[in-house]
Amino acid sequence: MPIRTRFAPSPTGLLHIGGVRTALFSWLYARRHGGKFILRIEDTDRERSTEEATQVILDGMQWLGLVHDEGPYYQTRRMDRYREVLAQFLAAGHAYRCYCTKEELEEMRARQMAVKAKPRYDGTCRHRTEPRAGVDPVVRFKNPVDGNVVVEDVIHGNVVFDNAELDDLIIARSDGTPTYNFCVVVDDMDMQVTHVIRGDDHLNNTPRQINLLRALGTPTPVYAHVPMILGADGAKLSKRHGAVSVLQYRDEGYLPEALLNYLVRLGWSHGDQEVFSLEELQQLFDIRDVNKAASAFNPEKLLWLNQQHIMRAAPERLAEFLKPQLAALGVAVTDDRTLVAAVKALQVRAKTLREMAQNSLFFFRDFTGYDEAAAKKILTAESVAPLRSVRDKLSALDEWTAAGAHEAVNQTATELGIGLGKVAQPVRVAVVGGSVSPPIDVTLEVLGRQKTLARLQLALEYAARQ
RNA sequence: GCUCCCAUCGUCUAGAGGCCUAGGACGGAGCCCUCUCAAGGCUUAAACCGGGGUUCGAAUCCCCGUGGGAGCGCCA
Repeated sequence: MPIRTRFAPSPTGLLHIGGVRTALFSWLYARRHGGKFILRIEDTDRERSTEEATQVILDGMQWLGLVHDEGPYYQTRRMDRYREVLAQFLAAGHAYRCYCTKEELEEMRARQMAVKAKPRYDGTCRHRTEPRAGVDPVVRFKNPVDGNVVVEDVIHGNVVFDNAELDDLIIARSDGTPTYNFCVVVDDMDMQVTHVIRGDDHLNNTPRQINLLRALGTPTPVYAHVPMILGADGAKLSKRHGAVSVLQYRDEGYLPEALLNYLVRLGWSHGDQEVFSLEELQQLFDIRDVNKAASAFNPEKLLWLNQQHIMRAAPERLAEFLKPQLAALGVAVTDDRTLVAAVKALQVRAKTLREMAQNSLFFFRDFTGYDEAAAKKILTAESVAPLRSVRDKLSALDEWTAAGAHEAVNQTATELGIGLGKVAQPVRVAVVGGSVSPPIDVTLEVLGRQKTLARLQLALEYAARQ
């Protein structure tokens, strides 16, 4: 039987890294086994579902490359099907109409809590035959009263639930609309989902769903309940760290493969390997190897992985990602060759694309002033001689290359009998405005003759005044 | 409260009874390389939640605590 997995988010909040990780696991598992990955939007809660959230899910999945093979299915478009199964349930005696009011249910819960019992429906309407006037009934599933349900979970092993702990859950509201657990079960059946991979906050729902599936007379899928992601402080994931739209990571300059690499390593490992390409993951990942314990989100490791992936990425591809980052800083790049050259120069020294954009600014536009500390320390009267020498040698260059620039700097140092730093640093501050940049020779090459010479001239004048 | 889940360095993890003097990675400290910043290399501090068993032997198996998490909704 072909493997079929699904990701079934509800568009009630933003797609964040917790959701992305379960999506990733489902996607990888399907890929690994040549199966299909289905996207299903669980939007039955019309009150809280939003267009915006749906769009974030779609855009986020696309940015990450977690492409679905089927869907997206929308539960709101499957209402007829749910009603059909609902009618079957009622007809077969698997479900019944319950006329208890919300107020009555609340009272019941309060009473149960008062005696330290687990709040649950007592089955009052189970055997009711007559409707109650003035009450629109809900539909409840007739859960087995005894015996137990064993969830065979590939991550947690067998988890046993007594049916006595479960109650008759509502599968349709008084307005006739179906509820979550019911829709999920019908969908998973109809879509022939073979592996349900989801957060372990759903583990407690699973026995109910299994009972529903049994009533439907359909086989149960394989379950894998993956542990949750905690915030960096070990508490619940919050806005402060990670519970933001995944698209924010894109905007902050993270590479999709870096985020995915980070998330897959939360609860999964392969020997001592830390950096994985998407191709490797598709070959190596197995849901069976995922840990049981929740793990804390560590932004610093994500940052490190992002840098690792930036170092390994194709410069041309990075250049495309860099454009919007530069645009956000007010720079519209038209010269792709220079952009790619800048990327290559900065590739090993940027943790994010945003940082790369910031550090490449001087290639594309003139800076307004020198970094104060750097200028004070480096563009001194002492720097006039080396700056002048480098400028002269550079202007005499026939071909503008890194090798030529290298020679100019080295020869200057030799001729003046000073260290390389005494030459390179003034030049650096002169052309970039601060004391940090890629190696000075490649910096000059990428910057080009015109800008280099002009900026050296300005620095020379500045230094002469010191 | 009840039910379920979980528990190795600060964090992510390796570890499926002897290979553990508990390994790797991020982060920290130090050194090397070096024109700056990175990258890279080397070194270093840092953990088996507690208590009972089982066993010749336990981080690994069992039980009990403790701590954390989830669920208990006409939310998903």
